[in-house]
Amino acid sequence: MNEKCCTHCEDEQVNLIRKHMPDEETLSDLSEFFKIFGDSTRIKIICVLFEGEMCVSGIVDILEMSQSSISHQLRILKTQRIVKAKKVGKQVFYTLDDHHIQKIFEMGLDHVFERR
Amino acid sequence: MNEKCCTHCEDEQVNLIRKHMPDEETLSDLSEFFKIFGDSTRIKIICVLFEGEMCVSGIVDILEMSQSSISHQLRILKTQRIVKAKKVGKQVFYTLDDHHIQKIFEMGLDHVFERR
DNA sequence: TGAACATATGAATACGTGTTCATATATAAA
DNA sequence: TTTATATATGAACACGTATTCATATGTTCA
Repeated sequence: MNEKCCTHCEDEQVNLIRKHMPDEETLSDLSEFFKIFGDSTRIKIICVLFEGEMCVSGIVDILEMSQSSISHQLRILKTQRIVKAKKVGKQVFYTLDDHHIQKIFEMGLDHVFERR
Repeated sequence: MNEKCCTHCEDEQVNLIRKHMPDEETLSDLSEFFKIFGDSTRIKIICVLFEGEMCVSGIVDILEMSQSSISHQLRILKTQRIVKAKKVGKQVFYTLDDHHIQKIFEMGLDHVFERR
């Protein structure tokens, strides 16, 4: 490690801040969680599901994207437990499975609009 | 477009949901915003800055990462107006520049802890 | 049973991005 | 002015990931 470069960088301060931080694994999980919202296809799917449950072909129609692409992204969202799947006959209906999402989404929108 | 596949996928419903959704550009901005939190180095830097302003070498010391890597990520955070830079002599002090971040961060943590 | 339909999935590809390395810039100290 | 220090930055590289294409799976209906 370097020598102290300033009052903020003294070893005591460094150790204190390290102590205040969530552990490595938590921060890694956190970035994995946010990574989900870092793709516009997934954002759009989530946005559709804010309106209620929807089958795969419905999402495909609304977003005008390939069925395969939507399906791959739904798998990711399901794995991360952001959405839930319910099979009805040939169809699979998806719904949101996380109550934080709406609020996180809204705050993101606030940020985006403020910066215009 | 496909024929209707279910009550949820009728054209009227499709159009209604499309109308409710933010426009393409907004959703793209939104995913760009969340992408920032989708990297654990940036998450860590933000976490350090929750404690207050900090110079680059301070962040380097705390996170035990290369100066170049931190500097590159700080540039991204600055471009996205997540952090602000203040030059004092040879040093550059960074602070958070967005009041949404803390709450978004907390909600992300809630999610992470609930899923354990 | 066979045809049509809805969804899922593996492989290939193309693209984006984080880190490293080398080096530039800028400021302070000698 | 030279030297040391703090930070920034371009290029190269390695790695991850979103989409497409082809195809598999599973379900309904004739």
